[in-house]
Amino acid sequence: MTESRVERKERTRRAILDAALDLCEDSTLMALSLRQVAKEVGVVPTAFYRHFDSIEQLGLALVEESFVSLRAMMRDVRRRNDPGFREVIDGSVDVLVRHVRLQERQFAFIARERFAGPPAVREAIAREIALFERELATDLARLPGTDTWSGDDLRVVSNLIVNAMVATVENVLTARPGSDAERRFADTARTQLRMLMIGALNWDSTR
Amino acid sequence: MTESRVERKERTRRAILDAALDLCEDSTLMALSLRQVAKEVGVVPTAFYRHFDSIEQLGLALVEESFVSLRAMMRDVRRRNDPGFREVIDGSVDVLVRHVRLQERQFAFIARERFAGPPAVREAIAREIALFERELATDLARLPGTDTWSGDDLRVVSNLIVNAMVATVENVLTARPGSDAERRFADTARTQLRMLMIGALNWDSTR
DNA sequence: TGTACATCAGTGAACGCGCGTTCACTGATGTAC
DNA sequence: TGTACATCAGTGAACGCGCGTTCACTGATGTAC
Repeated sequence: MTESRVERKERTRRAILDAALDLCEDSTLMALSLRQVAKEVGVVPTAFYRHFDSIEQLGLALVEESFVSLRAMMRDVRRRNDPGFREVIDGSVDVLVRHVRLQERQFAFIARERFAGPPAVREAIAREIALFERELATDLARLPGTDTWSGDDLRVVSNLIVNAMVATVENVLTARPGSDAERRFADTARTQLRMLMIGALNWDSTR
Repeated sequence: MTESRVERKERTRRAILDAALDLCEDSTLMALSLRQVAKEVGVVPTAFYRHFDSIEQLGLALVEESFVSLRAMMRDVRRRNDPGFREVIDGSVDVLVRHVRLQERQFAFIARERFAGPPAVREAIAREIALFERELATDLARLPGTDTWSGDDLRVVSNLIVNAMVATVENVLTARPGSDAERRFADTARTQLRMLMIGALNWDSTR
C-alpha cells in the first residue's frame, strides 16, 4: 500500500521537527540553519518552505508540541490524585521525572529557548508556563487546608512550586537516565516540595 | 596626556566585552559573530584575536565578570546582616533587585547562556551558581534555628532559595525599571522566601 | 474503467552576503644603550 | 637626552564556505468527467 500525498507531507513535517530537535541539541534555534535541517532530513533546502515560513515558525510548532505532552502529564498527576499532600507530591515528582526522560529533547529545547530563543518563541513558552501555574492554582485550591489562602497566596505558592519543578527538570536533564544523580535530584525535589507546603500551610496571609 | 599601550589594549578589550553584551541582547553567544563585534567596536575583524581566541573565550570572560558583581552583592547582603529572618530576606530581595538593575545586561546574558550557551560557558555558569549555593549554606548555618538541620537539609534549603532567587532575577529582567510589575515581583519573592523559611524551620529532618 | 487536467511536495541552479581564519604589513609606543 | 631596535595592537586583502531566498521546473498523486 502506498502513502497518500497528505501522509507523505506529514511524515516530512515530522522529520523536520525531529531533525531540528536533534540539531539544536547543544546549540540553539537562533544558531540553527534551514540548510542544516534540510540536509538532515534528506531534502533540498527550498523544500523547507513547503512546511514552515521560517525557523522561528518551526520553533513555535515545537513549543506547542512540547507543552501538549506537559498537559498530558498534568492529567496523569490528577488521576493519581490521592488525598494527602505527601502522595500528591511523590506522584507529581515521579511523573515529572518519568516524563522528562520520555520527552528529553523537547524539555531540553524548552529550557534552552526559554530565554535564548527568538522573541516570539520566548513569549509562547512564558504563556504556556503561566497557564501551567494557573492550572496548578486551581488544583491546589481543591486540596484540604488551602481554603484560608487569599487569591494572591495561591498565585505566589503556585509560582514557587512551578519554579521548583522547572529547576528539577533542568537538573534531571543534566543527569544520566536512571543514575544516582537523577535519584538525588528527585529526592531533593520531594523534600523541597514538602518543606514548601509546610511553609505555605503555616502561612498567615494577614501577617 | 597620552594613553600607554597597555591602557589602550585594556580599553579595546572592554569595548569588545560591552559590544558582545549589547549585540547578543536578544540573541545568544552562539549566534554572535566575531565580525559583528569587531564592527561594533570600530576595529578590523582580525584585531579580535589580539584579545580573545574565540567567541567562546569571550563568553567565559563575561561569565566571570558577571559573577564578580554577584559576589559583591553577597558581601552587601552580609554587611546588612541584621539578626531576624525578615530583615535578612527583605534586605536580600532589595539588594538583589537593585543589583539586577545595575548589571542588567550581565544578568540577562547569564540567563540566556545558562542553558543555551556553548558547553564551556554553561559549565562555568553552573559552577558559579553551585558556589553561590555553598556560600548561602554557610551563612544559613549561622542563623538562629538552623542548628538542628542536617548537612543535606542545608543543601536542599540553599538550593530552593537560590532557585527562587534565580526565578526572581528572570522575572525582574522582564519588567521595566521602577515599574509596578517590578515591585510585584519583589513582593512575591519576599513572600516566597518567608513561606520557604517557615517551612524549613518547621521541617523535621528525621521525617 | 479510462482519460485529461490540476495540484503541489520536492528539485536544482543561481544570487549576493557575511562568516572565520590566514597572512604579510604598518607605524606608534616602549626599551636598551 | 638621542638614537637604534624591538614590540605588538591594529590593518587590509584574500580564501573558501555555508547561509536564506528567488525562481522556473518536474513528475507523482489526486480529481472531474
